[in-house]
Amino acid sequence: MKRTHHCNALRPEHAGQTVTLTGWVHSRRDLGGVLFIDLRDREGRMQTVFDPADLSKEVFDTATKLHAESVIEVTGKVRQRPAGTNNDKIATGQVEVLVKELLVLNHADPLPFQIDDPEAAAKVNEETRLKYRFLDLRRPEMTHNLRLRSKVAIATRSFMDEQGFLEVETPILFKSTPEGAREFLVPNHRDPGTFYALPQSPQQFKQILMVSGVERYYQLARCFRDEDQRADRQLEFTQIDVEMSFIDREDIYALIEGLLKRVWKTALNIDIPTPFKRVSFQEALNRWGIDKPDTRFGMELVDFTEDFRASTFKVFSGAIASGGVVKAMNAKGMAGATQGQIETMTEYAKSFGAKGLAYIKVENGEWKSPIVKFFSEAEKTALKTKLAIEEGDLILFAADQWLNACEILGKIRLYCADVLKTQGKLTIDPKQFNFLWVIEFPLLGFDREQNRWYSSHHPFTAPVAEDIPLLKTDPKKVRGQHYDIVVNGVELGGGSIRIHQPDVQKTIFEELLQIPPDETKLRFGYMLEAFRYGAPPHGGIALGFDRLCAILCGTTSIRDVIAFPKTAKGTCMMTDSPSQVTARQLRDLYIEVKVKKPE
RNA sequence: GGGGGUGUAGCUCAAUUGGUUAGAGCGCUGCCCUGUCACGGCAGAGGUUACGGGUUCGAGCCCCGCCACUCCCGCCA
Repeated sequence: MKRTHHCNALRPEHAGQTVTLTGWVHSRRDLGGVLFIDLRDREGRMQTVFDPADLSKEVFDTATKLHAESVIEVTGKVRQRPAGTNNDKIATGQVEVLVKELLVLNHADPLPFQIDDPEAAAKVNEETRLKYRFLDLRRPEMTHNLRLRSKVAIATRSFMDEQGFLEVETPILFKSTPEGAREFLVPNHRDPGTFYALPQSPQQFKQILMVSGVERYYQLARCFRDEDQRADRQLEFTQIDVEMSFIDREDIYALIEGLLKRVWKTALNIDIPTPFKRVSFQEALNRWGIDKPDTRFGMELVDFTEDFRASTFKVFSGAIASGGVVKAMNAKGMAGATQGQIETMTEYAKSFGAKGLAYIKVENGEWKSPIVKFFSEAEKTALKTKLAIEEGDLILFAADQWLNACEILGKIRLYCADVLKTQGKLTIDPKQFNFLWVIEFPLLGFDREQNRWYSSHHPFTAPVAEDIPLLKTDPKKVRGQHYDIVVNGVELGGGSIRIHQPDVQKTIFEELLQIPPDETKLRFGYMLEAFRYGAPPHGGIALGFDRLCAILCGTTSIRDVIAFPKTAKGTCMMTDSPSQVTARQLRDLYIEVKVKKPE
């Protein structure tokens, strides 16, 4: 007998119908004479009633002994609940099923943790939840996340399809390309000593697909990076990977704005305004001290370099004299910061190489600060005006090289926002989504230790056309045609227009990155080869699908939107992977393990 | 690799300055209960205080080590 309805389906109009439901025993309330069992399936909950007057003793006794999460099938008549016993908390709360038949499909042992109470279940240690993930995923909150993720994937596919994109799968067994993230290697027994690598992203394949004439490619691509993890980073993750031919940056912006508009509408029924604001890398650092700014709150950075150029306060004027800047930030309402909080902020500053953190507490009409005595009246006036200083404010300074000074205050700005949020002085609407494009990143950074340039994105990123001459004269000033999409301080994705001119690519590889030609050939030969046979101008982007889902689900950890995530150390609590393999397996792969086995 | 946090009953947590037999709620077992919905009531079982050392008359608490989980830095072209 199959079920006739899901557990969310029944309403007063079904009264009188005989129905069959299947699902899990969500909770059991045994009142001695009458017994209630809330039955739960994927869709919802339904109260069933066992009345001994209407039932055989066997059925009633069986029901009495059911544990939570046992799997049952019940058949009975739908009826309206007696007056005054409706339950507004559930959708089916006006009706109940008077059970006639009960079939126990499977008994459940007592649970390692309770899942019937959402508040209690949400507090359970993540270690336990991950070990018993199959139980954790039964919780409606987690089911919601799985369902939303599925809906977002479908919305993405239908939108991309409408826009003329082909979904193309690319290999999981790929070639090792040792730049960037550490790779997972897969031994090849057919040729001992050779290895595949799992892709960090399908970057090279998607560019080659452009050479193949696909013109518009996308994929919900699994990617693998063997790096340390974070709340928003897993060893394996999913990207919405996109590449297009015969386009410029504007086409990418428009496409992704359309996609996100669709996704937000589908998932949250929210209309997000487009186009998104665009901010240059330089402006992002200048105003928010970070290349992925959270613009949902103020406390922007202000430049005081000119005001302190001739200051008698040598910490400031000295930094400026050696080519640095002085920046300040007004942490509104933080004058009451504790010594511990000031210390935390100082530690942030020190982690960037600063000697300390200068600050002013504005309390009781006074500027309390170890440094304010060095300031001239003009300097004080400048601070007061440009920072709009008021009673209760905390002013924080950074005097350093431009990037460092910005990043110090950027870090502190986020810390202050957290503190103010905890104190209830800063509230952010959970439905507010501030999207923006960060553009005009520097194409190259300079590695002092290795004394060479490195690609700040990846080596196929095209320079801004007008900056190409600077490649040979002033590489630092070259801007890349790279863009990041940021929402609420989260880097949702990034991409670039790619280089399709062989001579520019050659300059980047050989002159700037200083990769020897033979090595270039070894690593990227197939790609450069492909580019000799008619490569269209192209570019693309990749969005972090897990992060996207996490934002939509209102969680900061992507583990909450991945069915079976790994722990921070990369283990799976449920399957206990990774694990040792047999000597035979190793022998077949021609692998010798040099680490001593435990025990 | 480094720094912070956490670890006490199946789950969530308590345990005063280092001091009696380590407690509570939920869950579990048994009994009672005919309108509950996190049902209620009574009774009971359940502990290597993550693990290994040390200090002490005495350690859940202090010290050293170690493991796991977690957050962050490094790392993530």
